[in-house]
Amino acid sequence: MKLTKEFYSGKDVVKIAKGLLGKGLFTAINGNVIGGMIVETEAYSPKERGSHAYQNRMTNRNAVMFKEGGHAYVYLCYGIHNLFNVVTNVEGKADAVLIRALEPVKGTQFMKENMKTIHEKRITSGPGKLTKALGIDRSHNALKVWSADLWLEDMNIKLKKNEIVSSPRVGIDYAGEDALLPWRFSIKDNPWVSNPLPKLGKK
DNA sequence: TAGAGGATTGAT
DNA sequence: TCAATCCTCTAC
Repeated sequence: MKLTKEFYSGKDVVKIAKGLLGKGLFTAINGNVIGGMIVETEAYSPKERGSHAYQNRMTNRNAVMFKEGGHAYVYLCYGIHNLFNVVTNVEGKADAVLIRALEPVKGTQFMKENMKTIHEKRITSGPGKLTKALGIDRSHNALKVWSADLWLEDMNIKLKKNEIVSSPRVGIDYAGEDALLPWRFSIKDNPWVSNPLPKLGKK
């Protein structure tokens, strides 16, 4: 069953980031359904410097973040990688959850072809990789995440509290103290998590 | 309009 | 440890 607008609206972005663990992310490319279970997420809010929408700064790029919950925010990072976020909260509140890793469920063969690798554990273990494996690019930006070719799904998986690990987010050292917020969430011991042991001591 | 830098990855 | 690579934002 696809997740509906209510799932993304008016809740704390951190709660939604946790709630998305165990949910499914799927795309339909040329009639092939490909996707998997979300095993790693990060929360972003306008209150902290890690976010593109810090202090509610709106630009052409991040305008989608200010829309109501349930929009896809896809942007290009380092000139190479498309990163996929789900916008949450209500219109005007630029909260978003970055999807960082998936456990492949459907269309695994298709993903391997996209990634030109036979190593299943590597095809979706990172935010830039999973978008490539699923064929997500900026043409998906601003789509609703219950669209016909891009959607999130409730897989009826219930995670226990002790199966959810929180840690500091990755790759945002420039955010200063805000980089220390434990807003990265992953499923404990899942082999597809992008960085199994977060570099806590990393400067 | 030029210049700097980034929510990453994979090869060295 | 570092280059790839190009879009986006900021300053002039």
